Amino acid sequence: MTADPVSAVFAALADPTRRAILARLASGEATVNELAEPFPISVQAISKHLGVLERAGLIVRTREAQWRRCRLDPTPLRTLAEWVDQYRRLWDERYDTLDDYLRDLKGTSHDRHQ
Amino acid sequence: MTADPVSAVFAALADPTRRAILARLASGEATVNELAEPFPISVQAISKHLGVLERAGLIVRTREAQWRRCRLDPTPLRTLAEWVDQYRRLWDERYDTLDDYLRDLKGTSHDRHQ
DNA sequence: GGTATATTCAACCCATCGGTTGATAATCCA
DNA sequence: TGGATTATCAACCGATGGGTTGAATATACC
Repeated sequence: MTADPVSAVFAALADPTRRAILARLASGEATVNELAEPFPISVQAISKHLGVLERAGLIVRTREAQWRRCRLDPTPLRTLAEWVDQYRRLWDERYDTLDDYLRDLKGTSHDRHQ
Repeated sequence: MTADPVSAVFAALADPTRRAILARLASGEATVNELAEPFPISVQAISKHLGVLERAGLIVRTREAQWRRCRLDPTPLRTLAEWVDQYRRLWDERYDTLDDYLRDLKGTSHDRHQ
């Protein structure tokens, strides 16, 4: 129960199995068994991973007969991209000063800061 | 000892204290005591956090008399931004198809801000 | 040399995490 | 109805994580 959402998203992404699940879901929905198939661990373990991803808001699960279909929700990834972008000026040589960076952010059409 | 570097970076960023330390370091170098000052936890705990950040490659520490000066290294954040960008097409309504996305990526290289 | 300061090391505590196995619930199908 | 399939729940286990306190190390200053 990591309180804040940002921490929950980072923690969810800190596991390679969960990142692989997300990568799989990026190309379309899937059931729990389909997601578990490539991995050498139990379906229950995958089910737990899906719980973590769901609590982080990275996936949504819809029930459909005896299947639970999983779909990727990219919203937290968008938030993450914005978080990382705070530091872009530090590695992007195009920005010599913080002012330049902020001015550019403001002018950009991407409206990362609704 | 999370083996792969990506997991180490995500895990390092999953803690709010460590993210606050990074935010502080974004505005300039600092010593361990300076970094510890705003937090209600012991200096030893901060020292541990710095170890995690250092192993993730997010900071570098240089010794200087009895002080260890910490500096932020944005390289892993750059890697992270690229990782998240894999999923950009999923939330960015500008891209209707994967083809559009790939064509755009190819055309602009990494400079989305030109 | 002796003391104060800055930082890390070491041992410990408790909660959480990733995994297991076994049981349970829900749904389809013959 | 009853069996097969899909998925979760529950209890457990060993490892890791974030915190503590206390001791050790390294350096500057008097």
